Amino acid sequence: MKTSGKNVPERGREPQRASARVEASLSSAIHEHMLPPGTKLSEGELSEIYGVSRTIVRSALQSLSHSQLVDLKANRGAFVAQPTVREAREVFEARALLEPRTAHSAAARMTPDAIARLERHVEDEHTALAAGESGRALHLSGQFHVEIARIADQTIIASLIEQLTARSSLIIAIYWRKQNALCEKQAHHALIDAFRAKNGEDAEEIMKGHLLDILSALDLRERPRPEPELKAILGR
Amino acid sequence: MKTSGKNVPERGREPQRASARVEASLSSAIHEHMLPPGTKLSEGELSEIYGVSRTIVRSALQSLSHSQLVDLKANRGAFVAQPTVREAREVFEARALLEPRTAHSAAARMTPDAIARLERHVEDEHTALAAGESGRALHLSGQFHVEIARIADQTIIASLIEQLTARSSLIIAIYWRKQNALCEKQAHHALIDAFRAKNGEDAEEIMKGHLLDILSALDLRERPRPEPELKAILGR
DNA sequence: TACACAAAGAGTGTATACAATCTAGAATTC
DNA sequence: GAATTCTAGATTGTATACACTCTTTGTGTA
Repeated sequence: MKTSGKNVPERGREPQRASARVEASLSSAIHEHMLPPGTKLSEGELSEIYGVSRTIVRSALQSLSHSQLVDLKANRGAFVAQPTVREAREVFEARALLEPRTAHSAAARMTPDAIARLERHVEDEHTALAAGESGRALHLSGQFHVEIARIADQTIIASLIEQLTARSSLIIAIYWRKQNALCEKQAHHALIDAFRAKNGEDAEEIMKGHLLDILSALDLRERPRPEPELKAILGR
Repeated sequence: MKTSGKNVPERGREPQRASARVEASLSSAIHEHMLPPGTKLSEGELSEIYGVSRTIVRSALQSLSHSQLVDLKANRGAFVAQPTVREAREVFEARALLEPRTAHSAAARMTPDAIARLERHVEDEHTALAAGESGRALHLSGQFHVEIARIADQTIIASLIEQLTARSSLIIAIYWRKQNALCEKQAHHALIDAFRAKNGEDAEEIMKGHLLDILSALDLRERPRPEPELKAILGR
């Protein structure tokens, strides 16, 4: 038999298992605001922490830079990304184009199973929030939006929204105005209600309003840039 | 003086110059259909061809896999991506959500300089087509769409569209029906006319129709999978 | 003859070593 | 005393070497 006892279960498709582990860990840490924006991510340090070689760390950092979560500067190293006010606005403009109509599509394809999955998402989010893990809650809240696109059977759009929600949660972690009460629960429940009724119009409108609510709950006036590129300007 | 003769010009921001070069070269080759979908991209071979180490090649391949241009399989290597019929549809659905309204925004912000840039794009595309470089023409045609998002002052959306057009040109290379006459020129000129008149409504409609035209010019019925995973099915 | 097993070969995954670049601190000069 | 240059340390960029996995081919047996 080919399937003798030696095969490790579910060691399937993803290339570079170790690198993916480091990437996931760093991604969590960034989203949960453990690593403040601008933090230097030294390759040597990380390789010691995770017990892997710098090769692996570099690979993970490169992936994260593609996700726009870290900023790679030539011969300088990797830094936790600092989304600007402008980027913050643009991310939500992009989401405003994609998500409402995707929610509309999702409503048409909604199944009891899909609704159950969405409800579990909200529940998990609530649990995380109650446990004080606001970073994790933020991440789950984003995944809720991704899940809607998946239900709409739009893999590509789902992956775009995944990128955007990842950046969003970083943006929220930086620019969120009121510390308490993520009013998300309200909107997410309203969305689920619309989905249950297969009411695409409502879902679309609720999603549109929901995104605007998040955007307006951000404090995007101040510019929290400590010193932009002082050296680059004065250095010449 | 700090600015003595030693500084190489424009050696600015991008990390890993060598890796970026390999990535660009491979990206071109894939877009221009030099490397057919499914082609194995062996690290050793590429490192010999480009005269760099496998480290660089790996880095480039990882980047390309993030752009969905190559498919990385664990312990198997890298292969030129083979977009499925379904992915093809989804890419154009995503573009349909993003581009028409972005064209609308662009019309409002249009300047003579921006129009000149768009016209040069079309011109370059025409030149490439006349020279028989249909792959390059395809790439330029995609860049035209990206440029519109840039003019609309939407960096994030522009980068999303860049991803989608990259995959689109791969899709077109595979599924395009009629070999000759990319009817793009027509639509692109019509778009420029609408932009010149700052007519957002028209631009939005033309873009919507343009994307539908491209989609309907694809032959998405046949499945050009030679042998998908013959072994995986028959091997057990 | 056909199937199963095994060994060799090829190719990817990872670690380490070396080279180039940048940063920071100390010494020297004006 | 301040500024600039030089030197040393640290960090990133790249190459190479080794380990592990998968594929393939050859051989033996039913």
